Amino acid sequence: MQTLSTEDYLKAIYHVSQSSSGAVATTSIAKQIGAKPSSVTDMFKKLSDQNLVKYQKYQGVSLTNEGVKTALRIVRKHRLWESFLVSHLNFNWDEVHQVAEQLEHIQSEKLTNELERFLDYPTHDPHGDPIPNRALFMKTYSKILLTELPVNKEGVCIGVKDNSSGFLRYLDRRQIGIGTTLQVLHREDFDDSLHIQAGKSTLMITKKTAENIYVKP
Amino acid sequence: MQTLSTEDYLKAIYHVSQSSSGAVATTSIAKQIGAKPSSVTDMFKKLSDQNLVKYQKYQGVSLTNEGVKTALRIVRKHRLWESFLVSHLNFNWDEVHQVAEQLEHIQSEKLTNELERFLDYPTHDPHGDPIPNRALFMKTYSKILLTELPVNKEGVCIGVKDNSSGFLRYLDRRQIGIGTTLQVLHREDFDDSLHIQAGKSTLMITKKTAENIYVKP
DNA sequence: AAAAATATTTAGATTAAACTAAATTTTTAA
DNA sequence: TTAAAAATTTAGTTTAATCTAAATATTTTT
Repeated sequence: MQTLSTEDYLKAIYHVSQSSSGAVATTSIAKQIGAKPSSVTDMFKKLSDQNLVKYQKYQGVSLTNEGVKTALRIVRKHRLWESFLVSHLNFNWDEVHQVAEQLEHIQSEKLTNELERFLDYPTHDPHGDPIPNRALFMKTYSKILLTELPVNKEGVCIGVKDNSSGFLRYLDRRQIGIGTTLQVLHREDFDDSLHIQAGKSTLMITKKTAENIYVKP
Repeated sequence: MQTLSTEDYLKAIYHVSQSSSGAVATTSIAKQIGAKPSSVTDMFKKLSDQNLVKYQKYQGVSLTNEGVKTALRIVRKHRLWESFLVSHLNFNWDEVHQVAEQLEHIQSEKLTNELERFLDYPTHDPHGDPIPNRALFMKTYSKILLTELPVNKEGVCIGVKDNSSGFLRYLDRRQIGIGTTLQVLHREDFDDSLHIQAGKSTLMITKKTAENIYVKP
């Protein structure tokens, strides 16, 4: 049986490996988890003993098939709970993360599957991230960053890269959310800032903001 | 901040102190928690340092006001989650305990209060136990054991003393549940067994069964 | 290609929660 | 009211997850 902590590490390894190629480095997990690299090394060894990761000294880790499955089971629970909090318990999309971090560790297959049924088999969570189904399969539809959307072409916001509540609240203030229609009106060469149409209003956003918003063209 | 384990101990102390008078003995908690008495002593000291219990060597513990509050907050969460599992996630009343044991430790006041609102402020859980409200107050209406119900007087089943899934499934098979109308038709002097009317059917139950069923006359 | 910087691992210590075995206190019974 | 039994505590150990500091390996820069 897994302790909470090994689950946290597996999830972190999964997320880091999604947003970069090759093996996952000790330091990247240390940053993600908020632990010292030496603690991460210890855990890499433990996970390796359990055949959840492939580990070679000084070369980082990669998840085994079993490790991916375990990680996806946690991601599934995390995203289902986030969906529930927003759809039924009046949570805002910037408030759900911390609570879902706890709920994702609850062990009960029946609970997870019944929650999924109760929510009517959602495919995406409140941040636009796909929810693995019972077979741990998820549809990842093609998406591009707002920085890559050609000028004057319309797109729909379908997700965010940065899930921090600071960024999400900022988007709320700008009235940008999942489903908002976006269009780049002008790209400023000087500082890469963008003039955009967001729903009915026009506004200016920085490059940094734009590269944390996913759109479907 | 409390660890999971101190919460478990506080809840155990609360429950034991409800069903007996005076201080709570080390052994009774050891049995309840499934730990060795020496571990319980260690925890008693820790809880005492945090002013959650009053502890005197060899004399057991009693909860302080703060300790009672903390215990009631956990009981509140436990019973709200049990209610949710039964009312919305197709759990049977004998299946909820283990999962609620995990869910009761989730830390988020907003979650608890929103769950309560979502359930429309339930006053009792699926086993008939009262749910503390936001102010940690609960109505404990007067109830008697089925063994104390006078012969030929009608009563309604409003709870059970033994919450084990074995007993609950036994009651399911006998078609006895919360709300079932019960009436003692005959008390057998020889072995204290009871002939009862339960809803539309008559059946025989042992003394042991009867003294685990609460009724409202 | 050597030196410097960075990343990673090892060794040893710490903390919380448990344990066993032995010692002590309290309770029960003769 | 002692002796025996039961309950409780103490002392010392274990385990999992962390840490710091030192050692080692890898990568980058000159």
